[in-house]
Amino acid sequence: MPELPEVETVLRGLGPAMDGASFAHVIVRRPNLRFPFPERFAERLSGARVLAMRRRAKFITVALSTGEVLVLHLGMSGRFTVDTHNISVSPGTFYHDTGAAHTHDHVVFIMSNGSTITYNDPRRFGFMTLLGPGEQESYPHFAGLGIEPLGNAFHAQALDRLFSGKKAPMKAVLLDQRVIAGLGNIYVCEALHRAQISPERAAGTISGRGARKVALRERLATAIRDVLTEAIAAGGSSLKDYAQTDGALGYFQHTFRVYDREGEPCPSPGCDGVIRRAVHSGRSSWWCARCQT
DNA sequence: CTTACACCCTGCTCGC
DNA sequence: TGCGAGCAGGGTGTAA
Repeated sequence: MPELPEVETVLRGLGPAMDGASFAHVIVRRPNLRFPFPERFAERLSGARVLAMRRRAKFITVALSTGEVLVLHLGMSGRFTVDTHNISVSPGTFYHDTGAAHTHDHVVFIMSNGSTITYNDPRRFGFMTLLGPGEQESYPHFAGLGIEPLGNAFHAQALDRLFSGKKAPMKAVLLDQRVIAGLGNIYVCEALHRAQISPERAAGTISGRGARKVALRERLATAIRDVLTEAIAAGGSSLKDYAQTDGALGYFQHTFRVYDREGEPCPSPGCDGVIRRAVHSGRSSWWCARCQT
């Protein structure tokens, strides 16, 4: 799930249930996810009203009436399930009465509007925390974040500066959250294929002057923006499904051109290459060595 | 400054 | 049918 488009989709899915509502009851079923929950996590949330919800890279931030900010990260396997069908059920009893708890349901938010929001995370690489006023700037997870790939400042010229002098391969640089914040393994593979750039190519080689380099940067910037935008659009269309009890996502994988497609023919028009797989920076890459150079 | 790798944790798939 | 190996969309910390 959780690369930028999935986080954006989750944010939009949570909005109707959370935004403007208060936390009526918070159930925390274990002391930690990836990191320990902050002190008195449930108590500090209880009664707080949600003023605004935003995405930053792969984080969701929830501004609260208490002045604190709830920070959510889904890690590898985190997911939220929203149930809005229980408005008449009194908070606090619903969850236990249904007996619907799944094995890795670690946190449950019961909102004042009757929505029940359940966080499930088998691998527990996700985390939640609360930041006080002014703590966002110094929060270590936010401090080093790179440029937002869907922001106005993201364009070919920005890539010129970001890649300048970098000897590391494109794959590693694009995955580095300190350079561009929000890309993950899937969309890096997909964007590189669309831009016909090899994941093994040194990032610095598309920086600098020259019509060819400028064209490559523009292709890559466009590819990144397009693949994220299309994925969000596809996720948005599945929001109705997402909001239902079994929040199975899985909308965009049918449109992957290379991800997890080892051995299949390259989908680029006119290319007769075959998708291959190799491990780069500890993560699998899929690409066409014929048209991606 | 790199880059590589182990690690966090559980579940699923695949080959034997 | 069972069982171990390998792999998974995240990020961090360490060592070289």
